[in-house]
Formats: sequence, structure tokens, C-alpha cells
Amino acid sequence: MYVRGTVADEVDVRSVSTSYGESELAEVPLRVADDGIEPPGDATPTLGDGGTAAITDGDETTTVTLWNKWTESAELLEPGMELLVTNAKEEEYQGETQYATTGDSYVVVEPSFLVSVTSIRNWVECPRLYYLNKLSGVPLNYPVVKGTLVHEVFGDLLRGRDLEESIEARIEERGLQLGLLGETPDAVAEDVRENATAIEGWLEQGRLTEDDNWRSEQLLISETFGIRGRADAIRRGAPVELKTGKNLKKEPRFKDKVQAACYALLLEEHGGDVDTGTLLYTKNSALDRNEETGDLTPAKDFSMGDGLLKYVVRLRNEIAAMEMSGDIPTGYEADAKCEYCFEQDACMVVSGRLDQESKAGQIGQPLPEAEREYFERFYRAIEEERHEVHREYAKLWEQSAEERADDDRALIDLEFVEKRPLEGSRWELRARREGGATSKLREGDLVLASDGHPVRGDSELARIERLDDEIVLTADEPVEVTRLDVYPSELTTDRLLVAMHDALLKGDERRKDILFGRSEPEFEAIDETFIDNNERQNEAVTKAVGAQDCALIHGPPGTGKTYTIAQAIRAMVERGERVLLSAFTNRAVDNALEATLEQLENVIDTDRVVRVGSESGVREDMESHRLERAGDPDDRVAKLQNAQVVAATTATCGSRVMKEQAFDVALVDEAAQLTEPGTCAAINLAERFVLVGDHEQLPPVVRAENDLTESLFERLVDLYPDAGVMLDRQYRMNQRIQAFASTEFYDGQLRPATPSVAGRTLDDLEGVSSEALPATLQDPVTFVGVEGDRSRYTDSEEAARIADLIEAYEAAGLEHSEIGVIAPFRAQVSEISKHVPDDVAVDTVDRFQGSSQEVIIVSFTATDTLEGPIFEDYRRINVALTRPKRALVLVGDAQALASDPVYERMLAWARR
DNA sequence: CCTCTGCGGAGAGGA
Repeated sequence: MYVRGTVADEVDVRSVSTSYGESELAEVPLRVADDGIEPPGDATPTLGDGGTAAITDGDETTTVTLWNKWTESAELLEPGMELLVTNAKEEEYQGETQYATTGDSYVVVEPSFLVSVTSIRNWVECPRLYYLNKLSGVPLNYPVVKGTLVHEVFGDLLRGRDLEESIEARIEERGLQLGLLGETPDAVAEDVRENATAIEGWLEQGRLTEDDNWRSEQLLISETFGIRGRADAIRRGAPVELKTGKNLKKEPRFKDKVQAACYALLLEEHGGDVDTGTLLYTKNSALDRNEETGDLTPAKDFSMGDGLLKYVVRLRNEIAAMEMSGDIPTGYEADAKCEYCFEQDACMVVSGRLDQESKAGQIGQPLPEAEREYFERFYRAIEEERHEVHREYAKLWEQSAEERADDDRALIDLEFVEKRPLEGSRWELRARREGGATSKLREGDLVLASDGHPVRGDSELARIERLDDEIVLTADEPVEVTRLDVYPSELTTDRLLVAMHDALLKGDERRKDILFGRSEPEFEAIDETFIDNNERQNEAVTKAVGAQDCALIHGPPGTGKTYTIAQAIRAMVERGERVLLSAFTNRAVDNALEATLEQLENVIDTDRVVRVGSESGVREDMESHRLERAGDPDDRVAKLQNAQVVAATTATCGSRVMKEQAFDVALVDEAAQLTEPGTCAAINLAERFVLVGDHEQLPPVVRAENDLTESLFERLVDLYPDAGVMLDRQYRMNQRIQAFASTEFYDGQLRPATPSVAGRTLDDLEGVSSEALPATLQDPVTFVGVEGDRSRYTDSEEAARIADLIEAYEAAGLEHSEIGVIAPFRAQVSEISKHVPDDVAVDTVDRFQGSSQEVIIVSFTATDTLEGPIFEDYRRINVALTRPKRALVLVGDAQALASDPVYERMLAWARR
């Protein structure tokens, strides 16, 4: 039987005398949900749909007694934390039903917080090591890259690939990294071969027989233990861990055992019964020495007792509890000796600078208080984001397949078509979906591909190669795919944390003076005209070029931001500077890059403009500039080092490869959509920075409400008005259209760049005659009142009216491709899509940002009131209303719109 | 109450 619930009160641990002698116990008051208790005989949680329901008020409070070692986990408990006890027994006490741990119980603190196996492995060595790893990441270094290569070759061997072929191919794939490390393919091959031969020899020692039943690289997630990880290999159901290092002792290292034990727990939940683990220390090897040394083969088998598995769960509980409480580990939690630790210096510096308690001691002066306060604030905010990612994981088993599909987080009920082995030991999987099924999944995404359930079934990490009615995936292992789930990745949060750490602990002092408002940005006087027909654009380029620290370019809709950026980069390149061009989205990076390439055409060889990013992220027409990772090391590294302009998303700027690069200037576009740490990822790489954006348009997308919602751009614009320039002439909208946005969001400063822009109408378009339009649509801005169907996120009446409007425009000679429809909700987007022709662009506000259209129709999808966060953020209407060039139609319920002052003014303007 | 893009996954090792 298992018991799951929320800790209702403080927990005391005490000693009692029992018939077995002195024992420790903790009585945990637990608020248990209706289905938080499973009937006896069920050792594991129900594997049916639904899982454990949320705890509600009417739930019962009971007492769960945790015995002996589990009291260590009890000490970690605080009211409000989730607790899960497996194999509990039911007891009657004073007429009340209570529960207690048995010899077979596991106690799991905050089970929905998924701890990675690596975290547990680091933590057991020293909790501080775990923390440092999270904070500063692992830089590019050869031993780590080599280790990864050996693992890849190991996987290939298990999948039957030829050794030499595998080594060559895997080294080729890592050309760029190896080049940056100054390694040659031959030397690396020699190194890898040494380890790999040991593996191969061991495999050939008759151990790889038909019934050995191997599987390599399996991603495992445990909803019971709250652990996830990827096992190197599984042999006859037991974990095999590969180590590239040396171990001449008889026993495996303790942390390695712990790692294997984690996989054993994960396998146990997947129906296994594991009592041994194998560690493969491939540097030990030299099989020829086998006879002299007796048992010095690379493999060390060890038996995994119950005690070890439970110990691992307690370790995991320590991490979960610490992460929930937000505490910082000191290192005293562990017995590890700091003097032998590789991270001792880093540890002391971090604790010294951040004034943290640390077993290793502190080095250096603490950062100023404002910086420490900043660190703590953002650390907390980023960790909250991480928790949201963990909650996404929990939904993998808390939600039913149908719920996930409704949430667009999964494609379900796929028809498995085939699995086909590919060259290089990967597999191609194909499945078919019913037409019309939508999801957040896109080509290039990493997904959980499963034969029915992403956690409980056979499941594998796969990449979407093609996403049509037939879906094509690639994966390391074959899975008979019938379902795909969004894979919740912590990568972005990891990189945000590291970027913030680098900005504060590695950033130069001058830069920090700017970030912390201690010093005004300075500018070199530049006596040059860059753009002669737009004063503000020219001023912006002048500021960008002359900035000693930073410049801020505020670009409202249609004001030629991208062109200004391209001009600024051109001027910088002409001065011989190395420039980083970055933005949050791939789309924005490619847009800016395209404009930049135009400007640089006759300035430098455009081979020296390099786009760093994944194949699926980079726009097709920029592919020729994309830096392929694979190839000859010297060649790859030369291409990057010689690049004078490098373009990459901010997330990529946080990658190990990009962190090796240095620039004179970082230019960040769409900077108002970036969190502060996100911006830091880019500007950390350069001496000076230029941020370009518009804080009156959409803010950063974050999962949790916290300090990440304000961009660095916005903060600095407020802090240093003199460092900024606002572009004030727009080249997009008819004057009538721009009027509202100008007064409402830009103090009336936004104006048409030329009389012809101001006077733009549909009649300018070839074959269009506005006379053919109904009288109500003659004005460039129109309001169309619709009562609405009173549903929450959709409105079929609005959708129907919009279809009529499109017909009217079509009759007047407009092409479908010249019309765009914007709605606040995705549900309404798909509702409208049903009513209008396929080639009319229908999308959410968020996705329309950055583009424009001749005609824009906005569906407000609100009846009676405007409640809801989507309407409260006025920046969203600013974006919606500034997309059209020649005509704007607002469709909605006038009464609802009039209930909010801003919307009411909008209504007045539209109805004029 | 909603909007939703990134990312070589996770883990690789040094005594």
C-alpha cells in the first residue's frame, strides 16, 4: 500500500524503546487526498490514469510513522511538502487509521520534483559540488569531451557498429569542439581507441552472448522515486555504467555505485528486479595484464543491497528538500574532504564572493551588497522557472493521454508505421497521425517517443525530422511509436543560471558598474553621418558605434530597427571590430542577419559572417552561413575564429562553444523580450553591448511570475535615458492606424516617416479597389461589433464575421496572403482557421510580433468583461494594432471592450 | 483563466 499526501504540520523525531531495542521514529501528520492511499497488496502507485489528485480541503488528515533511517528524511520535512511512502502498513490506533513504514518501504520527499542521477552523484560527493556544477556549468575541456566520445563509441559497439567506423564518425561529429581544444583527429582517435579497445575486449570475452540482452542509452523516469536519468547500458535488466577513468581499487568508487543504484531504482520501477550493477573502468584495462593482476579487468560487478537503494532515495530526498526550501548547501552536509576536491578553489571563490558559508572556506572579498542581493533574487527566480519545468515532467503521469493532447503537449493515438536502421547505428521511426491533430511539437524538437506512455511504457528520446501527416523521427533505439510528448528540458534554465553567475563573478567591473547603476555609460564622439535621411536612426548608429559601455535603441513598430542594426554592424565591421549579433528567437536572429548581410556585401567577404545554431533553427536561406559542428577540427575552428560577425540566439550564446568566443561588441535585437540573465548570456561575451528593442511590445515569456519578467533593456532605458535613442519615424502604417499606438504607448512621438507612408491605402495595391468594399470598411480603421457566443476562449460568431470580412476584401481584389488575422487565444486561432481560407495567416498576437501585413483583422474574443491576464497586458494590444500597413479591422463585443479605459479609448478611436 | 521560444539530450572527468 502506498500513502501520499501533504505534510500538515511540524514533524518531530523521537526515540522509543521497542522489543527490538531503541528506535527512532517520526510521526508525520499528513493530509491525504481521496486516492492518495492504495489498497494493500499494491506495492506501487496505481499505474492507471489520473495518478494522485490534488489535495483539497475536504481531505483527511492521518498520521504516518516513519521509522529509523527514514527519520533522516523526516527531518527535512516542512509543512506543505509532499510526501510519498511505499509499502506502508495500516494500523489502528485509538480508533483511528494510521500508517507506518515497513521494511520494504521507501519514503520520498516531494516526489514530483525530479532529481537527475547526475545531481545525486554530485551531491553524494559533496552537496556544494552539486551547487557549483549548477551555478557555473562545466566548461569545454578535453577529458570531458573524450569521456563523451568513449560513451558514444560504447553505445555504437552495443548496437553492432564497427569500432573504427564508430570512432571516426564520432570524432568527425565533434570537429568544432575538438578544434577549439586544439586536438587533432588522429590523436583523439588514438586516445579513444585505448578505452574502446578495452570495452570491445571485454564484450568479446564471451560475455556478449545471444541471451545477454543488451540495451544502450535508456532514458528513465521514475514517478515514485522522483528520479530521472539516462543509463549507459542495461544488461539482463541490470545497469552497466561506463567510466573513462582509472580505478585500480578492488571496489567501484562509492559515487559510481550510487549512480548505478539510481539506475537500479529506475529500472525497478519499470518492472525490473535489480540486485547487481556493473562498472566498466575502461582505463584500467590492458587485458593482457589480466593474468598477472588477477581480476583487473575493466569490469567491476557489485551487489546492490536494499540498504544502498534506500540510502540513494534519502540522498535524493535531501536534494529535493533543499531545492524546495531554497537553501544553499554549505558542504558540511557531507564527509568529503575539501583538500582532495578539484573544485576547491572554485568553491572558495564562490563562497567568498557571495558570502556563503562553505566547508572549504572563503577566498576574496564579498561582492557589494547590491550584487549579492541581485544574485539571490535572480537565483530564486530562475529556480522557480526550473520548478515549472519539473511540474511539466509531473504532468507526464498526472495527466491522461487525452488531457495532454488537449493541452497540445502530446500527439496521441498515432499509427505506428515502421522502424528502419540508419547508417551510424541510429533508427528511423515512422508513424501516422490523424489529420488535424495539433500540438506544440515542431520539426527539430526533441520528444519523448513512446509506445503508449512516456514514463510507464517503452519510451525513448527522439528527434522530429519531419512532421506531416506522416511523422518521421530518429532515435538511438527502436520504439514502436504511437505517442509523442513534449520533452521538458532544463537546458534554458541551466544556461540562465550560468549566465547570471558569469556576469556577476566573471564580468568586468566596468560592466557591473553599468548594470548596477553605479556609473553612467560613456560615449566616444563620432563625427560621421551613417544614415542621412533619418535623424534618429543616424543618432542610434552613432551611439551604437561610439558606445564605450552600452547603447540602447528603442524601436517602436515599423521604425526600421533591423535596418539600423545592420548599419551599426556595418560601421563596426568597417572599424575592424568583431561583432556578436544575438536575439532571443531564431527568427529574429535570421531577420537581423539577413539585413546585415545586405549591408556587408561589399565590405567584407560574407564567408566571415557565421551563423551558429542548429539546422532546424536556422532559416533555410541562412543555412549557407551556418557553422556545421561536424568536420575537420582545424577547418571548423578556423571558420569560427575568422568570423568577424557571429549570429546566434542568446541560448546558443550560453553554449560551451560560444563561451569560448570573445567579441568587441554584442548587439542584441528584440532585447525587450529577454530576461536579464538571458541578455547576459550574449553580452558576457563582449566588451560593449547594444540593446535594441521595444518595451512597449511583448515582454519575456516566463513560466513563473517573478523578477525575470522585466527585461534588462527596459531597466537600463529607465536608468540611463541618455544612453538611449528612440526611433520615431515609422515606415509601416497609414497615419490613421498609427495614431492610437502613438498617443497611447509612445507619448505621441511616433509619426509616419514620409507623407506616402501616412497616406497609404489599399488602393495603392495592384488590382485593389477600395470602392468595392462596403462603406464601413472604407476607413483604414474599422470596428465591427459582434455580440459574441459567450464561450471562454473561442467565439464562433466572431470567427464567422471574420470570414465575411475576408470575403469582402477578396472581392475588392486583395490576395489572401495580404490579410492576417490575430486572436488572443490559440483556441480562437484554430476556430477562425476553420472558417477562413488556408492561405490567410491566422495566429496569436505573440506569434505576430515582428511581422506586418497589408490588412489585419483582430478578434478580441471577449464577451461582457475583459477579465484575464491576456487582456491586462496592454503591450499585447500595441502589438496587434501595429501590424497592419493599410487597413485594420477590430472585431469584438463593444460592451466588453468599453469596460476597460484603454480598450475604451481604442474603441473611440476605431469608431471615429 | 493565457501567451510560448530556446536548447546537442544527460553526463561526460580530473586523483
